Amino acid sequence: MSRRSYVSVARAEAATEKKERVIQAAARFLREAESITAFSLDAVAKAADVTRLTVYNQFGSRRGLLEAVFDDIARRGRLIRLNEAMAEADPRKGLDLLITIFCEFWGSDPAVARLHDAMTIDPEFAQALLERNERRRHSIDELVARIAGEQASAAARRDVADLVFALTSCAMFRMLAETRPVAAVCAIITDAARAAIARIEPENSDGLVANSAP
Amino acid sequence: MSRRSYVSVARAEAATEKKERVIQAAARFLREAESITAFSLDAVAKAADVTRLTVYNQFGSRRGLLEAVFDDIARRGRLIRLNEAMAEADPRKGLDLLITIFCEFWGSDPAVARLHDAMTIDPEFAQALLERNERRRHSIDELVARIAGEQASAAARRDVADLVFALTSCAMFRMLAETRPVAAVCAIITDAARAAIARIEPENSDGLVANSAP
DNA sequence: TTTTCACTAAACACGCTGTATATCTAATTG
DNA sequence: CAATTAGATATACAGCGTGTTTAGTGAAAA
Repeated sequence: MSRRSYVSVARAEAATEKKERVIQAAARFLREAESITAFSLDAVAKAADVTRLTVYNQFGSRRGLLEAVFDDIARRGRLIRLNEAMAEADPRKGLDLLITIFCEFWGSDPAVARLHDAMTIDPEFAQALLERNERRRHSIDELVARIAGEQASAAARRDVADLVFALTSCAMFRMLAETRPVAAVCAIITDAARAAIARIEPENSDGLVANSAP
Repeated sequence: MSRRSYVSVARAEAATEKKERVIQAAARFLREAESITAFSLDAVAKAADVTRLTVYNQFGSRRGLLEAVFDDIARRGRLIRLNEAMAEADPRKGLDLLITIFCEFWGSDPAVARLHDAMTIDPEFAQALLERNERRRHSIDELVARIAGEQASAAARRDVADLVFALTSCAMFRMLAETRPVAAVCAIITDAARAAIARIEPENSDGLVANSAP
């Protein structure tokens, strides 16, 4: 009841060290597991030489741990370069760079794919990852807006932005990356995205690319 | 031990009728569930007014039931039109039709999305669905081969075929279908696929679409 | 010396899959 | 008609997972 103040440096450091150990163990587990089902807190805790309850104390839940792992991977994923892409004078070059950045990110750690899988079994975790994709979403919207000519309708711009968003998604990357290196996937997606934006560019608005209307 | 012969028509009919009822209940459940996690044999059995054990007797396992549901949806999905698409004299028109067919199929039943989700938690079920996608794979390969000009390298053809395969996937459809009707999704994917195959068409092989090389 | 924090240990409730055993029922067969 | 049979049922169990509770431990900080 006396609530004496207590600020421990040593214990806090030990705690964050242990927390980091759990995150790394979880990432390793995700990398090696063939299915997200195999990812259990019991196994992770054992691998990190920690009690399962400690994981709960540190991360709150299974979802909390997964989010922490994703954020850890994202931190190393050189996503900061997005600023570079947005600062590019030519928005076409900016889009090219954005595509490269995300291809390299999706391919940077096999655990990313498993985390992506976790979205399908946990709606709240899916929401969390969706929010972390908002920056990609906005960046693409902005680049498309900067590229688009006057004649391009709002609907056309939205269609192009959505297509580019889908092309630069983790799901798309995984489908193409099964049989080829990251650079090759990046080239394919870049070509597809360029073809898409060609339709709303001011220069060649007159059907350089075939229109779907019969 | 006497093994007297016993061929019951009425009982067999009642069994298949019950089996159908279970499949429909499972499909309804998948449609309404917000996550594949909510799909439990217990709930399905209860909804179908059947014991959980009956489900096991009929389908062997959870996976077996899911496969049965998918096959049931596929049967109604007018995928037979694929023959029509492949019989088309102009392979470009064939590809357009293929895209339409699959867009309509992916959009035909919300349960399809949930079944797609089930792939991520059950590797063996994923394998089963992958095999069911082989026909799409081969059809696209053939159409691309028929469209491709002499000058197109094998690698370029493979890249285009893989891209079209990814564009016509369930995952791609779902990403684009969140905010627009099926027909609009179909138009976007058709445009993207046309732009992709333009690169290997015999007529305009000289960079009508920008190349990714700097 | 006492308080405080992070961690541990051991259990619990709950839900899921998959399997085993015994029983019931109604159609079929001799 | 009476024995047989396939299918369904009722009930229980083992195993594994999440998430919570309760009590206890060890060491840094006050």
